[in-house]
Amino acid sequence: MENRIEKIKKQLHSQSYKLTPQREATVRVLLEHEEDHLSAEDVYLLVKEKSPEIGLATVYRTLELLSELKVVDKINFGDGVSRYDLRKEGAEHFHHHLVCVECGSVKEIEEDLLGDVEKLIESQWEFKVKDHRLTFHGICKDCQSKQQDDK
Amino acid sequence: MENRIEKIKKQLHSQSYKLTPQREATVRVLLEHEEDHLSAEDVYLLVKEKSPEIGLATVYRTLELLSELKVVDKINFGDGVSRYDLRKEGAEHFHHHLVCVECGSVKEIEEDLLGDVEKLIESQWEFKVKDHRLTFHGICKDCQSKQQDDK
DNA sequence: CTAAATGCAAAACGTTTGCATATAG
DNA sequence: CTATATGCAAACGTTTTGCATTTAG
Repeated sequence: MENRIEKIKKQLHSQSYKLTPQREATVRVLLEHEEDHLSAEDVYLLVKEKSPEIGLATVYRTLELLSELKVVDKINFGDGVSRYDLRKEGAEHFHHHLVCVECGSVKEIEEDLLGDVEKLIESQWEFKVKDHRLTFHGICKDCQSKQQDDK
Repeated sequence: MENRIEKIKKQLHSQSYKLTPQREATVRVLLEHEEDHLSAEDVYLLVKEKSPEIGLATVYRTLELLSELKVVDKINFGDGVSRYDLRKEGAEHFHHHLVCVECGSVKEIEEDLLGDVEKLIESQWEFKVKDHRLTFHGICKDCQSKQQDDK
């Protein structure tokens, strides 16, 4: 934890950005909710619990900055809100998501399943892949068994 | 073309929706721009050329309806706008996209590249896949050669 | 004839911006 | 000390909504 903050601090300084208390507090919230997919508002409310002075605009600015630094990924699941997802340490690519259309739960998949597909894209379409977004929509394990019960 | 409109008409009627002139005009615009990724505003302006009385709200309502019927897919490439993409006839899954981070161009890929990956998801994560979204971010053929030239 | 759909304007929503003030480095 | 960052409120662009009116079936 302190480790990763230290690292982010260096990334910031290397581009003459400052690690302000607000930014640190924001990063801490993201680290504490690594599994979640928080909206800017969510982050704002959580940061506010410990640092009540922070403004929503600062949270937006911080999230955008972290996005540039590839510390977080900005995603959109189709509701009108952007969500921010911390990248795993050293992860080259964005991870995948399983979105349940019944209950709305979102599960993360770390494995990179697209190695072969990317090779195909690069050779067949001559497109140099930098990153990807992959989301499956379907029915999660829990909701599948719930549907069984209904019958 | 008339074919597909007829089909959509039946889909609408089967759920006691009406095929109004505005809806038909909207569908026609989508059919004429199958390769594009139009925003609601884009669609509105195009429909307006032929049916000037239409209102923006109607276009939004129509696009949402078509989305429910799985006639179009709503996508979001990260700019703050939703875009609407007609499904190919009989396509079970949403097609894929190659977004160029240099020039912003978007290319569609019809092939379903995810067959194996979906099988893996279903067996290993016990998640029943209904649909997917796959977008690659990278550098398109044209921008690659442009970068060569710069050197 | 009536439930469903429309157009319009107003409202709501998430997000961004301008600016005077504060502060990390 | 100064460039960078902040909080606030106002502005922004997209999308949704309420409502009186029209219309497809």
